[in-house]
Amino acid sequence: MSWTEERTATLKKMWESGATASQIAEELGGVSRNAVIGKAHRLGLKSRPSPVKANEKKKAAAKPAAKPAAKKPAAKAAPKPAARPAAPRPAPAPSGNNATPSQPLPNAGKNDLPKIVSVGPGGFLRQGPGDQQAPIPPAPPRRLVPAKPSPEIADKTSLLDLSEKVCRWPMGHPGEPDFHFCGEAVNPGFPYCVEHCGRAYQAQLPRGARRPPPPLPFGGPRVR
DNA sequence: CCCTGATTCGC
DNA sequence: GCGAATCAGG
Repeated sequence: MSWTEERTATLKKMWESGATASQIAEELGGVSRNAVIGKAHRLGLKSRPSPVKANEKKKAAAKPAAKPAAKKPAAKAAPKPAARPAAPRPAPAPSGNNATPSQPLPNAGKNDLPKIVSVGPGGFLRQGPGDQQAPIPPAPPRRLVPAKPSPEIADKTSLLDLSEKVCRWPMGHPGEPDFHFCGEAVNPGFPYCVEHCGRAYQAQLPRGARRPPPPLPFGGPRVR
């Protein structure tokens, strides 16, 4: 699997959105977590809340010269059976990872959470309706798009077309050739259009009068 | 153990 | 440029 414009853009978008390398790798498929991280670094984007690099001490005089290299050569003799043959079909498992629809109800109590930005199976962004990514004032009119992956979705809203102005509601399932996003004009202040806001933000009805089928994006677990 | 990202280095 | 192996912290 090679790093096409599409895949690189997806990586970039997801990485900047706070998705973990694992999630990105899973979404892209055919690449390992390491590949994603490596590529991310090569792209220049980096760091973000990294659990490891949390410590940033200034040890200018601590160990300036000590730089032992060569670490792997010996381990070749007894390699671990860690096989990562790259699954062609990631098959989004609803049980394990992937963004759980953490129903961001606008009026569901005080939302003290600093940022609710999770990435769904399609790489779409979930976020509380309140915080609409403040920055990004300069929205240069993107006349030319990097080239669509296929003519099937040429006129549909792809991951790359997502902005704060279009509805991010996923249409279809990730991985499908025609997977895309709603793309309608958003309900101002929300990540979705008016129609999909109605789907995303269900009013909490009194007990007993609940609507049984909570329509979630992707229509629930994939049946295959 | 699991997870995370960072880094190295052979390819 | 790529990514497995490895490292290192949570």
